[in-house]
Amino acid sequence: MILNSLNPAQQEAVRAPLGHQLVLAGAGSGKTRVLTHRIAWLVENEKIAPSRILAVTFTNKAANEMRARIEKMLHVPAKSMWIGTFHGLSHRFLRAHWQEAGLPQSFQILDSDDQFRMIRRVIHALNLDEDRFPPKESQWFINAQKEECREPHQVEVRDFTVQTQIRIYQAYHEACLRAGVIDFADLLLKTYKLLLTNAELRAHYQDRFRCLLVDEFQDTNTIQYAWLKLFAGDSNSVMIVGDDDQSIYGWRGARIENIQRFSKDFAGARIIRLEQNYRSTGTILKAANALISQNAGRLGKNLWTEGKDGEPITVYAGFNETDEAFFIVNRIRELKQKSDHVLREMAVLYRSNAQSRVIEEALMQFGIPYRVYGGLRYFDRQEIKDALAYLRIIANRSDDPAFERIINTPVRGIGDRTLVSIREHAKSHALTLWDALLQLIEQKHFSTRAETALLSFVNLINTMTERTLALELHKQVEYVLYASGLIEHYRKEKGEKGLTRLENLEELVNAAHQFSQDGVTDDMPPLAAFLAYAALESSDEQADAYDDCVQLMTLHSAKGLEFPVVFLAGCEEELFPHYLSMNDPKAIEEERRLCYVGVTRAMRKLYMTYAEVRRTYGKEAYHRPSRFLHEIPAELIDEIRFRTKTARLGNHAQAYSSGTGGNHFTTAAETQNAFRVGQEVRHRIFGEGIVLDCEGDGEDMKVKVRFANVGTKVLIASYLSAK
DNA sequence: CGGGAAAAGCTTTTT
DNA sequence: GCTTTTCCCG
Repeated sequence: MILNSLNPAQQEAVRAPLGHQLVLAGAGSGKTRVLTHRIAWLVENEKIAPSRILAVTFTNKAANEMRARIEKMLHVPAKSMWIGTFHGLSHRFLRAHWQEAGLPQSFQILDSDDQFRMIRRVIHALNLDEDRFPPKESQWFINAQKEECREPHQVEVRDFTVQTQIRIYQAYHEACLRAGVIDFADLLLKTYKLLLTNAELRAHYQDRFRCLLVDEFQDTNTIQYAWLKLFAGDSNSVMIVGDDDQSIYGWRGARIENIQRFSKDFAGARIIRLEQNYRSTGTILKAANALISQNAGRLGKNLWTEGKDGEPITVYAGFNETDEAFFIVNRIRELKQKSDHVLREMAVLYRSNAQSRVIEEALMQFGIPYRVYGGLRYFDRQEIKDALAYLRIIANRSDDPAFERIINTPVRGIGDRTLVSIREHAKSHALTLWDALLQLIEQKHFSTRAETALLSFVNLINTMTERTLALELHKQVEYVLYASGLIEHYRKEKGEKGLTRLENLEELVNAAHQFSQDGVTDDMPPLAAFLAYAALESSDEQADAYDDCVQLMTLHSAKGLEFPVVFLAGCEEELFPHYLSMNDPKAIEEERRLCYVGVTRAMRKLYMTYAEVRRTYGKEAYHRPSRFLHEIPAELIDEIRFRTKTARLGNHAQAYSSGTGGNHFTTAAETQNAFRVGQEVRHRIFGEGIVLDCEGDGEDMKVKVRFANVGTKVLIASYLSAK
């Protein structure tokens, strides 16, 4: 096997003898290459059978990528290898051992939306006040308990509130059992519990998997750690790869301590550091190192590069968020025109989604194509979930969440009253909604009108099931779309929205077709396999990634990606670090790691921008520049200001004045005279308008202008000229 | 049952 | 302030 392309540290990790290893892989240090090479090495040099390797990642994307790379390296399909997410692998395990796990063979997976609805229903059924016990909180509580491996009876009762939450957890647990559905956390928990209690199975799997590898280990939570330990047993080799400095998911249960714990629990673990960075310039790495060195209790790591220092980091102090957005957009235009940068090489990163709007508007005004990552995913769309709910009911009549969803969608005259009586009957007789419905019909419980509607529903589902039995998967889906009336229903929905929905539904037929062609259904019935795929594989729409678009996303979704040019927007106290993290030193450290992630996304050029005034939740707020800006050595920064009087970065300002190339906007500001209300003005982009209001004076002046074509906007005086 | 008015959010997200 | 969800009534 050729390892020439790897540096000494990478080679050390790849060729390490069997046994435990902790690879601390800095940003851009070639961590994925090490993982894939390691697996290939195990197969080729250590003669480990592919079926005895277990590799875990956090996202499907990472898992698919890893599998593809390994297949390319080994020139054989890696089908027998267990490569996947914690959830995906747990699912595979539970499908194989559904009986031992006490699940129906046709068990379905609940996504968080289904889970939410189900919990809300449980809260109502317990006659609890939704305002005192919001379903969101219960959902959070239940998931947190499951992530700590605690079943309802194992939760410590601290006070009345917790006691009630436990009741909700218990009732939800029973409802899931009855409906034959399990949520995401259950996939892990049930796998863990089964392995823990069933010695025979445990022995089998511990004997099978000789080598276990985990990517992004800093993101593991308590149950994932326990899960891994159980699969690993005492005699197998475990390699974990991670970076404590990139742990940004503490808020959803990730335990950064798991990395430290690993060295204790897995005896003789060797630590290998990957610190050579192949992504960023020296300047960017120096900034990142300085920033993260402010955090306490790190395992310690210093990124370096053989490459050049490159350009300084540009810090821009915007007047307000619109000004900030225009700065970014102007720079994007310049880069596009003057250099060879294409738009897709530029990314705008921000702390929270709400920030994207202003930037999008600015991009739109200049006609620059862009793409916002992290919107509603395909399988989460309403119309898709409707269609899937029909398929779920076909596969499993007891799927209550699916039943609730489609009983009156499209509307077929089954009202809330009818539904409530079905729910009550189900609850008092411990039945599924479907069975309760059948019983009530038999008992002649309903009015003639309701009964007709209900009977036609029951017939519809039964007919669908019979008719689709022999059909191929995509034909099955197609049949259901029409027979359910969903196509007709969304055709009636007027406007763009309805059209998109129809397109999405048609796409579902294609998706099913594609799915069955790709094969790999793991001896599950195709429909069940497809439903599981829809629940577990969130399918990020990479389809149009080839379009040349500026990339917009949150810092969280940027993890793992890289861009030649990065704009890090909104570098202000209260926004970044976020005000909800301000009082907790641990949370501040996580924010800092988030900043570190953002900085290390940049390959050649990094811009960091902030606004002095920002409108949030309807209020205008003045914020100081982010502390993270101060934590980056001044000599790495070139600050651009639209005015010269005061330094933006407070006490550290003097050092910044040595920067080159700044002051782009000074000339305009200095020659600017004050505007007065009623004056006619001109803006380079917005055209002509009338001054409605002025605030402040001189170059600091905020001017409200009503433009002839684009409406009313507040701008800084320096962007305006008298007509 | 649909549409409009009122009210409720409002940090980060994968599975 | 703006957008999404819920609620209420014709």
